[in-house]
Amino acid sequence: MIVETEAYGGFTDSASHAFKGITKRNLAMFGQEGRAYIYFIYGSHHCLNLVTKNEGEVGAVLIRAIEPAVGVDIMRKNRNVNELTSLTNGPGKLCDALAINLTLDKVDVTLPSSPIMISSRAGPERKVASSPRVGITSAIRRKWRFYDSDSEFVSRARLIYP
DNA sequence: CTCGTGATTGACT
DNA sequence: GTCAATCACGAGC
Repeated sequence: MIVETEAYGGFTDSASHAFKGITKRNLAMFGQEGRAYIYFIYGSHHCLNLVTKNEGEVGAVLIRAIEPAVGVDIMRKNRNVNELTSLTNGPGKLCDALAINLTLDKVDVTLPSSPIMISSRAGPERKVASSPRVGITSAIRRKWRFYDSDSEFVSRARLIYP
């Protein structure tokens, strides 16, 4: 279950990978909505985004943390970590746990036949808090990080308010 | 618990 | 050459 996300825009969002235009790496962001945008960062980590805009508009949502539900044993093996609350509480961690890499860039996440599928989920209402996005140096006034404030599975990234 | 630092690759100046 | 939408680990409190 997704418990933490960040929104990224296009040419008007200086923190977005799309801000400076199309490159081979960020091409998926300019493509079809409902696809994955996966990138490799800091020499050793992958991050998963969902493309959310179409037809001239550009936008994506970074998946920053999930709550493990099924396949916990596999995720523990992939991460070599036992502690449940630190298994998927970060964008790089969850990609490692779910074995997500660049070969899955641009896959359709709306199809059951896809290697990645994301769907809505029945359940109680959640409290959603917002804050500045993590790890960026511009557009820090925008509070475009959204997370379940009651979840134990959100990332523990340090946040600096102006 | 918080803080500082090294790892490691690809995209861009 | 610089830097990045990060993580693990160790020191110190």
